[in-house]
Amino acid sequence: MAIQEVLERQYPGRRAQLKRDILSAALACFNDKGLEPTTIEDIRVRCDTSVGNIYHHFGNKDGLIAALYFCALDDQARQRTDYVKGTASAEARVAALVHAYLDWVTAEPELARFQFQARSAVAQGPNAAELADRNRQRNRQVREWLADPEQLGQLASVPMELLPSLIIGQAESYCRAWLSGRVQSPPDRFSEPLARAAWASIAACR
Amino acid sequence: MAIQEVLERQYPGRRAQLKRDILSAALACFNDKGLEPTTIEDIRVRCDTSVGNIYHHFGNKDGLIAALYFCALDDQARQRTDYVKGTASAEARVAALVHAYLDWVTAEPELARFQFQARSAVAQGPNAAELADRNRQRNRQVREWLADPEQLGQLASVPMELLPSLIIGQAESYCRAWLSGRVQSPPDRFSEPLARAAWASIAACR
Amino acid sequence: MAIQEVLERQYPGRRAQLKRDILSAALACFNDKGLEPTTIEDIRVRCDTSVGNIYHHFGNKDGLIAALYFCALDDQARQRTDYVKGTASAEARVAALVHAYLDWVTAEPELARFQFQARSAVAQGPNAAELADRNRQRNRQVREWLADPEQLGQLASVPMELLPSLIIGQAESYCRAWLSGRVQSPPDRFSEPLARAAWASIAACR
Amino acid sequence: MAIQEVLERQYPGRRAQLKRDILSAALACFNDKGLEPTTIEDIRVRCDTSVGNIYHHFGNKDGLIAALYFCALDDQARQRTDYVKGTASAEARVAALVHAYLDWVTAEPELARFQFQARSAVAQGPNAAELADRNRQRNRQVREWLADPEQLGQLASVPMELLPSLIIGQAESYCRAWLSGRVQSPPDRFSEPLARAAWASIAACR
DNA sequence: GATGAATGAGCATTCATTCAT
DNA sequence: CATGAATGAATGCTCATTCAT
Repeated sequence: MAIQEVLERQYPGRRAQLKRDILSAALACFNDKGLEPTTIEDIRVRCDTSVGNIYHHFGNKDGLIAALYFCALDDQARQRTDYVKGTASAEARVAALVHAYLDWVTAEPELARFQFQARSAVAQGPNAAELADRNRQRNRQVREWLADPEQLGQLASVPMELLPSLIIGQAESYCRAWLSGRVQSPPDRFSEPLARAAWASIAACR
Repeated sequence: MAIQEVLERQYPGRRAQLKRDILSAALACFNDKGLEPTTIEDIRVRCDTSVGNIYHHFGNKDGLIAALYFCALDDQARQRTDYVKGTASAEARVAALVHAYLDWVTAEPELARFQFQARSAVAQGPNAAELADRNRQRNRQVREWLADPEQLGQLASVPMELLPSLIIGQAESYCRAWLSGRVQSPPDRFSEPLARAAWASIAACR
Repeated sequence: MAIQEVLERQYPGRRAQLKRDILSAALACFNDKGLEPTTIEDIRVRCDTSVGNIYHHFGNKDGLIAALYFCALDDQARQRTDYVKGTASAEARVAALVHAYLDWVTAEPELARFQFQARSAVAQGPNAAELADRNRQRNRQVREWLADPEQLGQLASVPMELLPSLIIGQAESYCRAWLSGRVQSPPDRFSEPLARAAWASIAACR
Repeated sequence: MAIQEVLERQYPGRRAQLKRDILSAALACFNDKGLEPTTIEDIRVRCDTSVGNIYHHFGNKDGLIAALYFCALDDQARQRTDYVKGTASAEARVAALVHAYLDWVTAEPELARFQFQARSAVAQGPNAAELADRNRQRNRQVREWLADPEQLGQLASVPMELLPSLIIGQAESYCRAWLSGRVQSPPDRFSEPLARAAWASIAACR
């Protein structure tokens, strides 16, 4: 499974095998039953270890959720950076952002589904501060990417608050629909039209 | 408060006052603490009645959540229908859908916030069937509205699966950001650009 | 049992029967196994009710301990006040304090044993403030009783800090020994010599 | 700190440094949080060793508590014996007992505080037998010291059960008050009056 | 000897729901 | 109809102790 690879990137080495097993089991449970309804016992059964061990490695349930969430965030960021590299224009970068997003969700549907349902839990839980921090960093990074002097005119006319929603809103909406089974076609099938739509939306704002 | 009016439309009359009080208290609690963390006792304290009374009127916690959720759904549908009335072209209808959505969320932030967090709970709970039913009806309705023979060409080239996301994705994305405090400007402030972006997105798909 | 009477004085009426039953069972358990080792389940079994009911009536384990502790404190205070009434001299009052203490411990060994082991727990737990309050009141009361103008000379020469220990120290020491089985004779058997010793100690301090 | 010296007397040599560190850390934890609430992990953090090491040296938590308790007992006995040496009369010996007690508690408040709270735990735990044994020895010793033929008359009239409380009760009471912060003056400040009170109490018993 | 990952029984507490009054 | 005492299964979490490395 693709999750295994993500986890191995994040927690490499033989000694972290158990950590990866626990996270993998937790992800499956959270997606099956939801965050709150999943019990530590559910996870324990699925990865065949002891309750104490789970707590030994992740502190508590919130810690487990946060570890998984940041894991997804990191992997998504890695791929986004890859896609943006080598783009020259603002238009190409907007397209890269859309493509990166759609490809990642298509490749990691489990993590993506988890991310959607865990966002608010992490944002309110004890790891809220770290999440806010990472979000700030990501936003700064994205803003830098789009600050292209040549095409600044195009983007400058769009209100800063609105820009992220214009770029990623439709892609995210479709991904939600796909993950909840309301549509069948995998997100990356619509990469082209969604990237074009994003750029057209920006243009329409002028 | 705006919620009071929505509740009075849904549960009119003096005799339903207690019902409205309970729903109002429940909404506040759910938004404050989240769905699962809110206890019946929390709600009871907030509307100063007895546990038994809440169960008498709504059966159980899921019933309470469903009542509130369908209440939001109905009110949103009512406004959407109002906005679409009198529109002649597909473009005008797309704009009406976007405006209706943004205006409703701006007017009922509490209900909107609840709706976002309760969707998956209702979709999995004992009222899943009714929810699916209502969603089907809404989708059929929207499809009828957009089936304008004259402009069919424009829309026909857009994959059916993608259309809803193209129309409402960006608006929804911005509303989520507003409800979680990530942006300040109320959604209806961007009604114009978001409606234009939706139509431009459709055009870009051809 | 004597405890029943104490509890009926503190929680009178038929409707409080369950409350009394729970407290009575808790007292027995705490004395049998110690404070920490006693589980709510132990208590539940002993009074044949449900866990939830215990929490319904006392909030939590600390609440149960505090209720029992303050019950003992109140009963002891009541008897002390009775004994002091009608005494005319400081000497008679010192004797009354000693007699009251010894008679109470002899009559309520269970409560007394509990009191010794629960004191520090209550003093550190969430009811510390109320305990401090009650202790202040008791100290003020005792100081007033002993502020006899005629015999002030005798007591005035004793440092305030030392006085309580001089009066009650030996009696308390013997009661501890009795409650832990190190001696056999009931405390009230030594009321006379202990009262005389207390007064002699004060005299020896001049 | 004074505890270090006591521990070096009890566990001398360089090789026992770790043992002393563990005991020192344990004492601090037990006094900070109480016996039961203190975890092996708390102690481990404070002396920066491993869990396994603590178990290697003391067997288990009870062993740790017992080691600390007997350490206090031994040190107290040593000082008591010192003080009694060279006394000729029963009165002088009673005074020596009182002085020894007050001086030791004043010098070792940490150990004394621990001793008060650990007594019942040790008396009920797996080291109960050894504790009973040591208590018996101490009592026999004290009885021998006080069996002064010349002044036997004075003491003989006091019931054997009552004697220890008469001698040490007030001192102990004051020490408890000091250790729990209810009074400020260090116990040894009242050595003279408390020794006189003890002897006067005995005299008052005739 | 030293380490700390692993174990798992056990506990306080919560909370949706019922039902006698 | 309304009330709130009573129920008890279920859960997150702790912690003394063991043992492979």
